[in-house]
Formats: sequence, structure tokens, C-alpha cells
Amino acid sequence: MLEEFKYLGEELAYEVVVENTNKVADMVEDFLPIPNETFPPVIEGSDTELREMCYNKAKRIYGDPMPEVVKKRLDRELNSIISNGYAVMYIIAQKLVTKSLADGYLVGSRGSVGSSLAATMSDITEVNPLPAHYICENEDCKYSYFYAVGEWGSGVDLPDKDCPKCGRKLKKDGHDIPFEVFLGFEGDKEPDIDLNFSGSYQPVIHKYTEELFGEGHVYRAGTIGTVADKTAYGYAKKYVEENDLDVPSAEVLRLAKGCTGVKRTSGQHPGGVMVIPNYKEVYDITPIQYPANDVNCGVITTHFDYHSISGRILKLDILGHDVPTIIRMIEDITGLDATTIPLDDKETMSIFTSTEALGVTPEEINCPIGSLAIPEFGTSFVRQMLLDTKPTTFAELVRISGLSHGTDVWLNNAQDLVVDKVVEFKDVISTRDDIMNYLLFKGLPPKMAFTIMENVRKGKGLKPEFIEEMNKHNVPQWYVDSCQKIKYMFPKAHAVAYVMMSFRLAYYKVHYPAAFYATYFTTKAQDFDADLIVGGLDSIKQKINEIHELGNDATAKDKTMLTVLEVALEMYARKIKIIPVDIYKSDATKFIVVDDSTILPPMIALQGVGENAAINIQKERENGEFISKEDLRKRTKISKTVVETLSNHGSLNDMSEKNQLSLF
DNA sequence: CAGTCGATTCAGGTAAC
DNA sequence: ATGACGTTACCTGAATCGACTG
Ligand SMILES: Nc1nc2c(ncn2[C@H]2C[C@H](O)[C@@H](COP(=O)(O)OP(=O)(O)OP(=O)(O)O)O2)c(=O)[nH]1
Ligand SMILES: [Mg+2]
Ligand SMILES: [Zn+2]
Repeated sequence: MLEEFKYLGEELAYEVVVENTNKVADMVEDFLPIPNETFPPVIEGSDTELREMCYNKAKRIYGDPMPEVVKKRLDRELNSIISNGYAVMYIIAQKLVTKSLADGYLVGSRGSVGSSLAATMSDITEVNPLPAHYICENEDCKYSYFYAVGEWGSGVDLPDKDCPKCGRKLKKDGHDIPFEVFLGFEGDKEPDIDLNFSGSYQPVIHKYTEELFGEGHVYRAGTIGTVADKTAYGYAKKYVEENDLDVPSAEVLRLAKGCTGVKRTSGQHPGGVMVIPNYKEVYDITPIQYPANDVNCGVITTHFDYHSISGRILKLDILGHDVPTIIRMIEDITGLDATTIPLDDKETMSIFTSTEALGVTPEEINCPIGSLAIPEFGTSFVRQMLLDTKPTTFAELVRISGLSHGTDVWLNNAQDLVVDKVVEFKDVISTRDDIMNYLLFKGLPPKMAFTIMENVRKGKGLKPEFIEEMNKHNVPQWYVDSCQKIKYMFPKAHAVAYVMMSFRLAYYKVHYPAAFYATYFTTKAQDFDADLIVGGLDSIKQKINEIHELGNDATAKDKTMLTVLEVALEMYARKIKIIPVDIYKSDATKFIVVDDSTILPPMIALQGVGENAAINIQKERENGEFISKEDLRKRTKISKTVVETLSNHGSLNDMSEKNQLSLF
């Protein structure tokens, strides 16, 4: 630049180019685009409201006065929660859950909040983190017995017992989870509350959050989509092809590498809702925007992504999940309230190690155990783990849940330790909580134990000072190595919540098979090929083999199709069949249980029939029979491809092409 | 009636919990 | 057969269909 300004003369050029620019730079004051403080929402009286709500429920369950363990735990938690300003978060979450339940949609527990008894006592989670215990539900008795921390992995595994005071059968609960996993030792962790809502209900509850805090104070967190490896490679390859360049493949890779990481689009966070307190404006924190491809969907997102504004304002994670949808539907069909299902049912437990309870042989379903279609337990990886570990208790399922999520947790890590007999299955690291508990047991300072746990669960490995401290306290080498390998790890609370739900679904699978498959396929209707599956065992088996033969060439679509087919195979082996789609009787999107051995698929289950088409048919058939294919197409506005699909499947019987009347 | 344009659907890719 | 974290939802671009236009 000095060169450019040479015409001013050396001295003046230096002043203009170097000195003055610096002066201008110095005049600009430093300021942060996003302030570095926290702005929690304030709701008058939420501290006392939370305290009272928790005490009330605790007393209702455990009696008044509360047992010492309960009171101590609750007080310790509430003091930490309230002094760190998180009471509002609990109160809001509680309101959301209440609203959803009132509207008939069960809420699934999720995340680290299950580590908080206050959360259990304010209905935010159904996970009870107290140590294993018995409690008598008799109002006039309320006998309770608590085991020590560490004695039982889960209270539901306790042997059945009658109340020594009144004789009533005791309830068993308590999953033995430390509170600090959620909030840390000094409240310095930024926790969020995660909740699983039914996918179809998620928009409603997002709107409700806005009602609670007022318009202009609630926004969906935005995300930033970038050009990642595959897209970058696609760009580079297309560029080379379109320009007829003859370059080595290394050059294509080099070009691709240059494109990766470039911001491409904005997106919506799966469930993150950011709350702006009433004494602030959004613009104090972040610009806002519509989603990239739709200004009319009613959603406004933050322009900055969650990560860059986290820690400053409150975030609720209101996620959509299929399990609440499934439970809702299966309760409607069977009339059985899922929360009443015993979590120690022997038959249900047995499907995690055998097919017997399903009434089929391993050969028939091509799988030695019965966990297909059970969320997070049905993939071939987890099935193999179940075969290797043969769980018989709830607590073991929880450990398996922990071990089966995250890279280098089981394979290349815990599994080797068990196989090489370095440690037993019960001693390997299966959840975050294991790490903190063990390090505390070994005598590490609490803060350090917590920090190590947080680093390991995020896959950050161990810093030298951590290893030094661990060595000082005689933490064995295998433990240090194991921590170093872990890339991600569940909190126990999350594993417990998910196992509870999976176990309930397993119960339905054993005892209400038709309802189970109907609900399962309803959530997978998009990947369900009714035309193929009505063909029965033979056509299912054939397609499964075809996909297997594809090997590594199988696309993502083939893989999802395979999962559905495996379940369909099992369903047929259990003597339940699918009948053809019926344009008058089939629902648009739901599978209908006709009787114990027959399921009627929805119209959407035909490949090529979209949701709109299916809904239109369902609506229009109320206005009378379709007299011809032409009539069907005109009245429902479906395309001729859809009509053909229906016709080929046999859903239109002998319906004529044109209206008969038009012939005259 | 060919060509254009908007709407709709689907698969692949990405982000996030 | 292998090796394998599982699940959900959004965004883009290509493919397809059907309506409109000149
Ligand atoms: N399988 C799997 N589940 C995940 C993953 N990330 C998050 N989850 C599930 C388990 C978490 O407990 C739950 C909520 O995620 P969060 O990001 O809120 O983390 P979590 O609640 O565990 O900890 P937190 O106290 O919020 O920092 O979602 C993942 O990479 N794989
Ligand atoms: Mg969380
Ligand atoms: Zn009693």
C-alpha cells in the first residue's frame, strides 16, 4: 500500500498508510457483539413455587415428614438450583409438561435433568435419582426403606417385598444418580432441560412457550449449515467435469478441501428454544431471521447459532420424538396405561436375550433375540451386544444403553477390557456418572472429578494434569486409557429414561403384538412398502436378501427399508399379516389393527402415495363412493401416477377408467 | 403443442441432541 | 460378511407432474 501512495512522498505516504490508519483503529472502542453476561428470565415467586411444588409431591409420595434421605437431597438440590437462578427453568418446563399431558400427549424424559430429584418432584422427568428404595403407597402407612448409594444400580431390580408395617406390596424405585451430573458442584455448569414431545405436538408446545414468555421473547435457535466433505467433493467433481479438466483425483480432493467449512445455509435447531427475558430485547443478543427456504411457516430463528449465544440466555430443548407418539397410539389401541407397566416383568426382560417369549424360533426371524423394533436396542450392533452380555436386570440394560452409544465406548474399549478379563462387565465405564462416582471414590477432589467427567463425555480426552491427579490417587492405567478413548457418553439419567420407555414398548411387543407392530410401522410408514410386504414371507425374505447382496452399495434408503423388512418378517413369523390398502377403510397415515392377526396399512404406506394424496382421499371418500378412476383423480386432485400405484396394488378393484355417464 | 414455470416429492447431506 | 452409536428433522437440488402461455 505504501507503494500505491508513493506519489504523496515517502513521509506523507507513511503517515497516511501506517500512522493514520492506526489512529483510526485506536479510536474504535472495543465492544462485544454479544454481551458476555447471563440474562435469565424472571418470574416472580418462582423460587418458592418450585420449593413448594417439590415438597408437596415428595410428601405425597414419601409421607410427611419426609425421610431424611429425601429431605436432605431435595434441600441440597433446591439450594443449588435457586441460588444459581435456575428455578424459572424448572417452573417453565413443568408448565410445558402439564400442558402437553392435558392435551393428551405423554412427554418423554431425556437428558441430564433426570439426575435431579427436584425435576422428578416437579414432573419434568420420570426418572427418580434417589438410591434404590422401597416405598409403601398406602396413604396411612408410607413405610420406606432406602439402600445406600452404590448398593443397587436400579431400584426396580430389588426383590418383591411386602410392607412390614401394613402388608401391602411395596413399590420399588430409585436409580441412584448423583445430582451433580446435571448442575456441577458449584452450579457453574450451564445445564439445559431436555424434553421429548410427540413430533406432531412439537409445534403446539413451541407456540405455548411463546405464550408463556410473550411475543418477541421466544425464538427457535438457528443453526448454520456448511459445505461438508461430500458436498464439497460434489462441487469439485462437477466443476472438473463441466470444464472438461483432465486432472488427477488428488487435485479434485484438493479443490474439495478448499470448499469445506464454507457457510452454505441457515437451519433450525431440532428443538432449541431461546428465551429472551422481559427486560431485554432479542436484538441485544442476536439478529433474527426466517428459515432459509420458507418465510411463511411461522418460525423465526436466531441468526447466531445456539453455540455462540449459549450461556447467556435460557435454552429449553423441546425435541420431537417418535416414542411419545407411539406410546400415545398404543395406549389408545390397547387401553393399557404405559406407566403402569411393571419394569421387572420377567417375560419382557427375556426378549433381550431370547426369542421364546415372542413364540418364534431364532431361525424364523433370522435373529437370536427379540429386541427388533425396540428403540435403541434393535440395531444389529446393539443386538450383538445383547448376545454378548445377556442382561437379566434393568440396571444391566441401563449399562448396555450407555455402552452402546458413542464411538469407542464398547468396541475398542470396554469390550476388550471384559474379554481380556481386565475387569468385569459391571466395572467398565458405561455412563458419565460412573466416571465421577469412581473418581470421587478414589479420593479425587469433587471439582476435578466433575471436570474430568465433562471432558471425557465430550470426547476431549484427559489433560496431563488430570492424568497426574488420577495417578496420584491410584486410578488404574486401564481406567485412564479407557477415558482417553471415549468419544461421547450418555448420562445415566438419560439411559434410564430411555430404557424405561424401551422396556414398556417391549412389554407391549410381548403382550400386544398386533398393536405393537401397527404403531411401530405407523412411525415408519414412509419406509414401509405395502405392495411388497402384502406379498408375505417370501417376498419379504427375497427383498432382504437383495439388500444384503448389495453389501456396501446399499444406500441409506435401502438400509432403512431393511430395518422395516426385518420387523415385518418377525411380524409374519408371529402369524400377523398385512392386508392390501383399501381406499375406503385404510387411514391416510395410520396402520389399523383389524384383529389379533391382521393389520390394515394406511394409504401412505404405498410407495409413491404422498401424505397430501392420502389425506385428500380420506377426506373426499366421505362425500360418496368414487365411481371411476377419473372421478377419483378429479375429486382428490391426486396425480395419475398415484392412481396407477393404487390400481396396481389392487386398491381400486375393477374401477372403470372413465365415468360411465360420459359415454352417453 | 412445445416450452416454461411453479408446485410437489424424494434422496442425500448435514446438524443437533 | 464386514463393522457398527441411535434418532429426528431441516435444507438443497434433481426429478417429476401438471398448469399456463405464446
Ligand atoms: N445417542 C446419542 N444421544 C445423544 C447424543 N447427544 C445427545 N444425546 C442425547 C443424550 C443426552 O442426554 C440428551 C440431551 O442432550 P444434551 O446436549 O442436552 O446433553 P445432556 O442433557 O446429556 O447434558 P447437559 O447437562 O445438557 O450438558 O440427548 C449423541 O451424540 N448420541
Ligand atoms: Mg441437557
Ligand atoms: Zn405399608
